[in-house]
Amino acid sequence: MHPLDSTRALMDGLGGEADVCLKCGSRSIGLCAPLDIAALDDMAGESERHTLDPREAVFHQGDPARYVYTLTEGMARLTRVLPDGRQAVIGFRFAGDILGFTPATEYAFGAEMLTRGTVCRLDRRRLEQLFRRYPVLERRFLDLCIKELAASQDHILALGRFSAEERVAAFLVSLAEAQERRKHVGPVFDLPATRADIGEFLGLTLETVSRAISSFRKRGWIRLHGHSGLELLDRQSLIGLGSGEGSDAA
Amino acid sequence: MHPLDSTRALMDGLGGEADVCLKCGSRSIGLCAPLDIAALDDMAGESERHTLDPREAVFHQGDPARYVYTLTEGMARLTRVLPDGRQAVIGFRFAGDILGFTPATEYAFGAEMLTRGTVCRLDRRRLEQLFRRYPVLERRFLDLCIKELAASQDHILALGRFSAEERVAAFLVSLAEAQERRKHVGPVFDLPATRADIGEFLGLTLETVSRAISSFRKRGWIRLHGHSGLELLDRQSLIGLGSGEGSDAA
DNA sequence: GTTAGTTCTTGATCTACCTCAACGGTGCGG
DNA sequence: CCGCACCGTTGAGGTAGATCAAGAACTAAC
Repeated sequence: MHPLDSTRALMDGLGGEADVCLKCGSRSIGLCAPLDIAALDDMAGESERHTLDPREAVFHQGDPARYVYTLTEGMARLTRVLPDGRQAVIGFRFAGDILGFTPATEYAFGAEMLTRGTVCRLDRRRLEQLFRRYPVLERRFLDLCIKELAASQDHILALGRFSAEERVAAFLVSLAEAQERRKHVGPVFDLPATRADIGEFLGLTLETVSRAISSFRKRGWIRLHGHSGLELLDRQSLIGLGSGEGSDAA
Repeated sequence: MHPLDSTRALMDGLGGEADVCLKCGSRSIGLCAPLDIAALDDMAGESERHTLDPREAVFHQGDPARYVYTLTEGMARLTRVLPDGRQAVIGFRFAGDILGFTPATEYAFGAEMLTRGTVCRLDRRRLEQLFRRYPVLERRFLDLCIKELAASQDHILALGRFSAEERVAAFLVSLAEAQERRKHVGPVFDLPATRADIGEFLGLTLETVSRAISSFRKRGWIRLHGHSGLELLDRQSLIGLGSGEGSDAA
């Protein structure tokens, strides 16, 4: 059972339009966190929920940026394609994260689901109206944006200065932490990204990612459960490797 | 003569506290762009200007984040140090850019000048008050933040997928464009960053940066004027190389 | 349970970039 | 104008990770 489903079950039986928002598992992390019930009612009236299959696109790079999405369930990757066809994964997004918020007229990157999941779609002009009605919402966007900026800078640091194994270790730990922030229980985490996805995110080939993961497994740091189950047996070692505490530590 | 000085000269003779802001070369790009004279007067009353030497720090990584700075003159680099002493340059900043805006209690990175320059320092709590008085200011921050996020993603793409020469070409072009946006005139751009600075930004060694620059010079794409003068002779070729149009173009 | 497709693993070889090293140019202080 | 320190350039050799290739494990559909 997906952890978000329990929240939804608990909330059943409430009335009103804000219902779907109160029941929304993203509320604790996402955009709507600071809103009261009247405001949620507004949001719910303006937004549409959609279910998406694995590998299905939420939007494509270059599409007119008409909507802003909240990922309410599942995991997605953000990709960017270069003129010559090379592709990079810019980041991964989880339940509660916002997708496609930009002041530009077109999306600068595409977003594709890695798992089955749902998104909450809101017209961009409506969002601007809601900003005027609920200033706290705009502040919320600013805070989220700065947090994302900090995460991007961490990633720049990793891409520029970390070895292959350091990057993979940092990725596995951050994946686990993202799931724990979303109330994940149990020792086994979801790893819906393929080796190729991870490689495109970390600036490595899928073979190098595979070798790093195998190496961690042989050292007893992790255990794999099929292709998409990950258990961290020695998280401290992974954190040590993945946070830049090289041998010549200061 | 620095291009910003001409603006300042033109504005001489105006009265009032906002004087220093109206005369400020950063106004067209920076934080204060959308403010009227009364609001500028507020800002001017709350902010302090400082002059800094080359290699002097604006603030250090880990310092309590008490102030927000606008870089009004000169060029700075943002650096981050890893526990083991490895260092990376997260980005470069120019006149009009904002430094050190974060919701966290400490700066996540340090900022050091590359040239002599000036900053405009504003207490963070004052800024929050100004947000309440001039909501347009908060929106300005959000837009700038999103723009910076887009730039970070470009950089992630470059670090993850670009070869050494592609990264250096992209850097040189973006440096020139940053100076042109700031009303730079003439064919020779400032290159105050050393090969080591550029290397730490691009995830390369200084030798590799030097080899790439030499290679461009030998191809007739650029000309160097001393250690800090850069002329782009064939910008199209640099743009082509630096924007991911590899040989197998789509 | 069988099969077919996808994803992962592991090995061998290659290469872009790093590392180490020496030298040359630039610009500042006397 | 001269000397010194710093920065940049160039070369030779090493290595982490890419590339190419084969086979094994997982997943899902029948």
